[in-house]
Amino acid sequence: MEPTRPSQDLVRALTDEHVLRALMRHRRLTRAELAAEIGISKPTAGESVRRLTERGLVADTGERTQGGRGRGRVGSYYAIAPTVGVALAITITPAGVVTECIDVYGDTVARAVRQVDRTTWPRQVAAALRESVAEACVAADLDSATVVNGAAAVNSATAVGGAAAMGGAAVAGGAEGGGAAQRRPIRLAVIGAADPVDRSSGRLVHLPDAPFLVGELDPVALLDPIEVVVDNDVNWAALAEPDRARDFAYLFLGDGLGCAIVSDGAIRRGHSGLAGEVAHVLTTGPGGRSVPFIDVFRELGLRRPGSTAIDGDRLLKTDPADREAIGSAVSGVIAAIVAFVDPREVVIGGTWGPALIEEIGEATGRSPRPVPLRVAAAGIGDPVLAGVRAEALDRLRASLIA
Amino acid sequence: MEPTRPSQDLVRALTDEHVLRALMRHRRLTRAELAAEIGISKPTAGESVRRLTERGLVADTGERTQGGRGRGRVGSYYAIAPTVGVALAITITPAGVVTECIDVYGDTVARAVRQVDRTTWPRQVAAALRESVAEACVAADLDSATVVNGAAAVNSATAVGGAAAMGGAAVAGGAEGGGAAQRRPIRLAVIGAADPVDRSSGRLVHLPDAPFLVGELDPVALLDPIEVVVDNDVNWAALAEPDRARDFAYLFLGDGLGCAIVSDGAIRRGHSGLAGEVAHVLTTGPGGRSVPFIDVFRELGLRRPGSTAIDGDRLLKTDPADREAIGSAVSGVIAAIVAFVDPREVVIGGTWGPALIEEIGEATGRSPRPVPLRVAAAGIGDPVLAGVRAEALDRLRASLIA
DNA sequence: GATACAAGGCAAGAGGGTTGACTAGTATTG
DNA sequence: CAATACTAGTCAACCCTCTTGCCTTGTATC
Repeated sequence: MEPTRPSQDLVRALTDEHVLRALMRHRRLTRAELAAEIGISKPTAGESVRRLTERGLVADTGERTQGGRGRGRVGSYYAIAPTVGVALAITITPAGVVTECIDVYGDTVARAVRQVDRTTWPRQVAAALRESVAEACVAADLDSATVVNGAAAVNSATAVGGAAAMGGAAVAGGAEGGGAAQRRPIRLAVIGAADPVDRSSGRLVHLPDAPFLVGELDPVALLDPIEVVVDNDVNWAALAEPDRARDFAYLFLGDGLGCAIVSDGAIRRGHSGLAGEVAHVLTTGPGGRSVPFIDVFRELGLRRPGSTAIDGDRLLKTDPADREAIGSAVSGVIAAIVAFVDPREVVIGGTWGPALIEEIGEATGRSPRPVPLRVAAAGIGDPVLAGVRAEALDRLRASLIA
Repeated sequence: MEPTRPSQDLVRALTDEHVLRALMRHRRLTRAELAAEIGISKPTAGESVRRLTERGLVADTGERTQGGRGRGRVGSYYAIAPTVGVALAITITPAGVVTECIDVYGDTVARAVRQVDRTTWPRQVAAALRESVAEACVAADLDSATVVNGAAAVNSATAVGGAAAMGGAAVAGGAEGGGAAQRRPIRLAVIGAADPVDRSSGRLVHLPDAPFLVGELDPVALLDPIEVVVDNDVNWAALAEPDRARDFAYLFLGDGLGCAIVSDGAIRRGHSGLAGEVAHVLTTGPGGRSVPFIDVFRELGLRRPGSTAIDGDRLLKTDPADREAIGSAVSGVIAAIVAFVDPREVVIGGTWGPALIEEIGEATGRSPRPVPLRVAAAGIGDPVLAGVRAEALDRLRASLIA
C-alpha cells in the first residue's frame, strides 16, 4: 500500500462521480459541455474523462459535434462505455417469467417472456427463469455484437441451448475482451416474485396458511455468480407509484394478499423481509368475530379449491352482504396499518381491491382514525416490472460509481 | 460570493469534523494526540485547531500535559469550548416535569424536577414546564459561571422569578459575551411526553377514546425561541433499550398504551407522528369478538373512572380468566405488529405489561408467526429520560458540526 | 483568405494535505 | 551538573487537485 492521501482521493472520486452522473443523464457530452454542466473547469473535466476512459467506464463515441452549432472547433462526444454492461429486471408470477436487460440509461435493450402453464408451474418456474434469462442474454449480446461486430451473432446463437449462456460469456466480471466483439457483462439482477421473500436468503417462503403462488424457489442460487436482489412484487409495485408520499401503504388485494410499507421515504421490509404479509392480521370477520384476515375468505368460500389462493373472479360476483363483510374486514386491516404505520394515504391495488374501494372506504370512514384511500395508479404496463426496473437501474448506476 | 472552491472546502470541513468528534470522545487532547487519533499530520491538526478556536468551538483548556508521561516537551490540551452551550432534555408525565441540561459530552450539568398534583395537572403542566426549565437554566448558568466568575451567581439568581430567564441571557444565538462571565446558550430542547405527539406541530394530541394523560400542550410555543423536538415517551424509551435490534417493536402497556416501531435501525414515526398508537387496533376481545384494543379494558372494567387511563393496579389483581383474555388481546396486537413491522423481537414494557408476559407469550406462541418476546430492560433510572438525553446529545453534537 | 468562434490543452497558481527536519522544552541518566 | 532521551509543535518543501487565463486547433461564416 502506498501512503494513500484519503482526502485527495475523495475529491477526485467526487469529480468522477459527477461526470458519470452527468453522462447518465445526458447520454453524451463533450468535455466542454461536461465542465459547464457540472460547474468544474475544462482541464478538470478533461482529466476526469481521461481517468474514466482508462478505467473503461467512459468511451469516445466517435461522434463529433458540429450539429448546426455554428462555427467553432468540433468537439468529441463521450458517453458511458457500452462494455460496462447491463442489469436484469425480472418478474416471476404464476403466469410466467419476464426478463428484461436494461442499460445505464434505463433503456430496455432486450426482453424475454416465458409463459408457464398454471397447472404445472411448480416445477417449471425454475426452468422458465433460466431460459428466460438465457434468451434475454442472447438478445442483448446480439444487440451489442451487431454494433461492434456482426459476425458474433452466430457465436451467441449457440448459447441459446442452455444455461451455458450464463456461466459463460456474459457473466459479470469476466471482461475478457479478447476479441473485437466484447460482450456486455450482466452486473446484477433484480427480481420481483409474487410470494413472500426471505430477506437474508432471497428465497421464496411459504407462510403457514397464506396464499402461495409461485412455489419454492431460490433465485439467488439459480443465477449464482450474479449479484441478485429479490423482493415481493407488491414492494416493487409501490416503488412505481407516481407522486408517492414519504409515508404510505400499498395494500394489494388479489389472488394473494400483500402490503408494501413505505415509511420515511423508503420501503420497509422488516427483519426477515416479511413486513406487509397481512394474511394473519386479526380483523372483523363475518358476524363480528375476530379472525385472521385470510380466514375471512375461507369462511366466505372464496378460496380457490385445491389451492391457497383467493378466487378473485368469484369474489367480484358476490352479493352486497358479502362485499360489505369484505369491506369491513379490509378496513380492520387498514386500522392496523394506520396504527402502526400512520400513512398519509393507503393505496389499494390488486385484481379485486380497487373494485371494492366503495365498501372499504365506507367501513374505514367509520373508524376512529380515517385515512385517505386511493386506487393504485393504472400506468402503462406492469407496475411491478416498472418498480423492478427502477431498482435495477439505481443499483446498476451505483455499481459503476462505487 | 468569492469563487468558492467546493471540493477543498469539503476536505477542510471533514478535517474539522474529525477533530470535533475526537474531542467529543476524549474530552481533551493535545494537537499531537489529535493527529495520532484521527490519522492526520501534526501541522494539519494544528491548523484545524486554529480554525476551530477562531470559530469559538474549541478552546485551550489551560491544562498542560506531563501527567507522568515521562520526558518530553509539555503539550497544551484543547477541548470543546464550554461556551458552545448545552441542550435541554425534558420529560413530561402526569406526575411532573423533569428538565436536565446536558453538555456535548452527555454529562448532566443541571437538573430540575417539578412535581404536579395529579388532580389538577391539566392547568399546571405548562407552568411546571416553564419553571422547571428556568430552574435548570439558573443551575447551569451558575455552574458555568462559577467556573468563569463567581460573582455572576447573584445575577442569575434574579432570573428565577419567571420565564425571563429564558428569553434573556441563556437563549441560543445570543452569544453576546459582553462581560467576563459568558453564559452557555441553550441550543435546543428535546422533550418526551406521555401522550401522542403530532409530528408537524409538536403538539400533544388527544386521539378519540384513547388514554390522554398529560393534556393539551404546545411545548414548541412555550419554549419559543429554542429549537424544540417533541416525541412520544415510548419512542424515546425504545431508543434507550440496550443492544437493540435493527428491527423491533417496543410495546408499552401501562396507564396508557403505546408502541415504538424501530425499522431498519431508526424509529419510524409515520406521516403525522402517530405510528404506534395502538388503541384502535382490532384484536380478539373477551368472548372472541373483534374489538379495538382499548375497548378490551373497558369491557373488563379496567379503565380508571372519570378518566381515559387504564387502571394498572387493579389490572394486576384480576383473576386468571381475565389475565388470559388480556394476554390474548395483546397477542392479537402483536400479530399485527408482526404482519406490518416484522420485528426480530418485541419488547414488552410499561407498568403492567412485563407482569403478564407469561400470558402474552402463551397466546403469541399459538399464532402462525410467533415472535420472540422480551421484557424491557430495567436499567438505571428513567428509560424515557435516557432516550431523550441520547437524542439531545446527538442533536447538540450535530448542531456544532454542521 | 480573413475573421469569428468553440473545443481543448498548457502553464501558473491557490489551497489543502503530507513529509522530514528543526526548535523548544522537560525528564532521566551518568 | 551536563549529557542524553524524548515529546510537542513549527517550518519549509513538496504533492495533488482544482482554477484561471492564455494559447492552439480547427471549423464556419463573411
